[in-house]
Amino acid sequence: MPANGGRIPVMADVARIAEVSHQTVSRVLNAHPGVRPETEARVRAAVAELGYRRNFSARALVTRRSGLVGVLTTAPDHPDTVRALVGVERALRAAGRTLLFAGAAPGDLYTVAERLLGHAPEGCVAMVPGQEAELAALNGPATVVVDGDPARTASLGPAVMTVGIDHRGAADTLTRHLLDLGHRTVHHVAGGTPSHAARSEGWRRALRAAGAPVPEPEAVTEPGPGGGRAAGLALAHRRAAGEEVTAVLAADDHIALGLLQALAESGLCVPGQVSVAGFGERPDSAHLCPALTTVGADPAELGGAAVRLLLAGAREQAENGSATTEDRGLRAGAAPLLPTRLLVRQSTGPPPVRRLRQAERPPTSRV
Amino acid sequence: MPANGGRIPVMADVARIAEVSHQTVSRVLNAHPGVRPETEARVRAAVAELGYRRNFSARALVTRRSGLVGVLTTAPDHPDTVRALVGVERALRAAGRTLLFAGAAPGDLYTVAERLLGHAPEGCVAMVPGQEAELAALNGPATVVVDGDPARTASLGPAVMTVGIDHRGAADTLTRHLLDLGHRTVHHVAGGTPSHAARSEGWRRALRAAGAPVPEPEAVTEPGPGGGRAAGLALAHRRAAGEEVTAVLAADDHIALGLLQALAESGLCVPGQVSVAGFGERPDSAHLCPALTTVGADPAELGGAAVRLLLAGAREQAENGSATTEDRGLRAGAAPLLPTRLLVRQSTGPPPVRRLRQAERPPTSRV
DNA sequence: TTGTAGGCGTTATCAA
DNA sequence: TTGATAACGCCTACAA
Repeated sequence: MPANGGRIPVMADVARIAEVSHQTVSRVLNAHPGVRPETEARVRAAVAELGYRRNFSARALVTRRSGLVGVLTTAPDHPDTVRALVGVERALRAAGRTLLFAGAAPGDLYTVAERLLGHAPEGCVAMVPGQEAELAALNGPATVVVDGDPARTASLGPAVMTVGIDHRGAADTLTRHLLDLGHRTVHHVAGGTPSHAARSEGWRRALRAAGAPVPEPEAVTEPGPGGGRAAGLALAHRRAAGEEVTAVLAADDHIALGLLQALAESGLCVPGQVSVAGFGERPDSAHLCPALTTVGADPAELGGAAVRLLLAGAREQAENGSATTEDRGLRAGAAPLLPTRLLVRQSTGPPPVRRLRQAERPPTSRV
Repeated sequence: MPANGGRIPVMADVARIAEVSHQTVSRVLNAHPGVRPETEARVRAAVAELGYRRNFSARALVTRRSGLVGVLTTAPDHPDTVRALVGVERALRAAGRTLLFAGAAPGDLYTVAERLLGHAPEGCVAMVPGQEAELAALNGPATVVVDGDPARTASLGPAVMTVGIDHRGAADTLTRHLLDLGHRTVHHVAGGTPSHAARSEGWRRALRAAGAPVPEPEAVTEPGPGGGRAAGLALAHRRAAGEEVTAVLAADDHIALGLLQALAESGLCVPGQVSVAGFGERPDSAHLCPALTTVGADPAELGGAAVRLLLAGAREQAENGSATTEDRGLRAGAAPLLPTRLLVRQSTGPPPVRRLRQAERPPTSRV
């Protein structure tokens, strides 16, 4: 046991043992050129002997780079947030950065953000649905909003960027798919988040474009399967009351799960009597019975894209020299939309043969 | 815009504007007593004007407390890990600490851990199934293993502690529950993790204690529902071949999901013909059709418990004065086992009426 | 009640 | 090829 007094070893301890100056230790550890191999070997031996580890705080103080990237969210429990976080972590690991994770209640965003920013992250990834505008006031480093509304984040200045999913287009695609199967219209269970709203918009747009009637959507009162179940029971009621409910588009897969449950409880067969579709953020929707038809993109990929955007900004900054803009850490680049995938599975199919008693519309043949 | 040259403001800038020394600024920010209210007001105004934020790196350098707690995991994608992480984050937020999150491939544990430890976390939470022993060699701060094997972590020294779940007891409870329903025995789909192994052990123990036959377990080849489905198909085969399969205990809810799928595909009714039970780490097992009977504890609670253990150690350390042990940051306290809950739902029920042709065992009445 | 001096552990700069 | 010295931004101790 080396006699350095039980303290955590510092560079000077290594230097003493290797019989060099602490400066040479620094050179070795940072792979600076011009250190005699023999000297380097002595230093490395001393490092190993002491179990020495550089102190990033001290290093950050002088280099002005913390090696940290912050993730800030007001929805730390949300499954999508968590999955995006996993993607962020993976990308950061590959880039040799470390992730700082801070969750906040919507009202505490400022306080929590201040705490996060105190650690001087070089960039941030934000998942703060509906509070994107507050990011600009934070005076933090370059920030990428995951799944924010590009139109709204654009006005927040060059330090705030967005990676997003084309929810509207995805909902449009899926709704059209159901119409193409022969459904006269598609019902909808709407959710409470901004992305959900965009999906609802796509659904409405597709119906209008096809000239299909736009049924009153059911709104969930609670996120997750519970809300979906309640909405599903309501839809079953409407169906029992004579409304032609043959296809339902849920705002997300969690809602769809509750929907499936409610329909089963109501004795309705999926997809025999009612088709159900969701939004693909649930990894195991393929394993539900029936397997869920879904459209969407993996939030983890979104998270990865956010990090790449941040790091691309960093690289550019390193090339140009950072003098051009304020010294705010990484700078973000362009804002792509992640492509979505349509996964048609057993929960959707053609509508049941027409024996519906609604006479308003003659049973014209559909494509 | 204050003329401090576009730099990020530092304490000296605040001091200049407030016309005090930087020391007084520090006093205000740390709520030290003995600052005239008027002076404090001037300082706060200057802080606000400049948007000044303390630099935690510099602070950590002198106080030797980073305000960080690290989470280190070799299973960053695992749903349980992620849910525990959420619990850790919540507890840390309440404690005013910030979370550092690092994932690693099992082979990269050392490298990633070094990176994490370089940021000088005051404590760590580890989710490194099967690699707990490597933690001791890391020479890090006090570390709490989430869901580790207490017997094995005990030998890792006082710096490594465990918060766990009594998997064995939980499996025992659930197996006994199925036997009590009248099942002659309970089949089992085993998983690949250490916790899964403990569950398998509890299952076996309960069967032996009841004098029930112990059928060959099915082992999953892949984690998640996919593996469960394959195992389920295999069990359906065994049943078709004449084996009395009336109840199945899955190593976790994800496996159970695949199991339900496979049984449905095989035309077997749950719970009419086969009862299925899982381990309750899946938040929405209540919303499956049929709703899944489950036993377990919320990983998020485990994560919270880990943090409390860490912080309790810190408090104790603060009271005793930290001179007693090596200066390794927080110290961990005792190691509790989280209680589990048995949630009986529709996926389990009594076995079908005996019309099975196996004659070896006379149909004795069971409790 | 406030200010000055010194040091935390590292990297950058310049001199040898 | 190596070493001395000066920051980096902050806090503690002591002096005024």
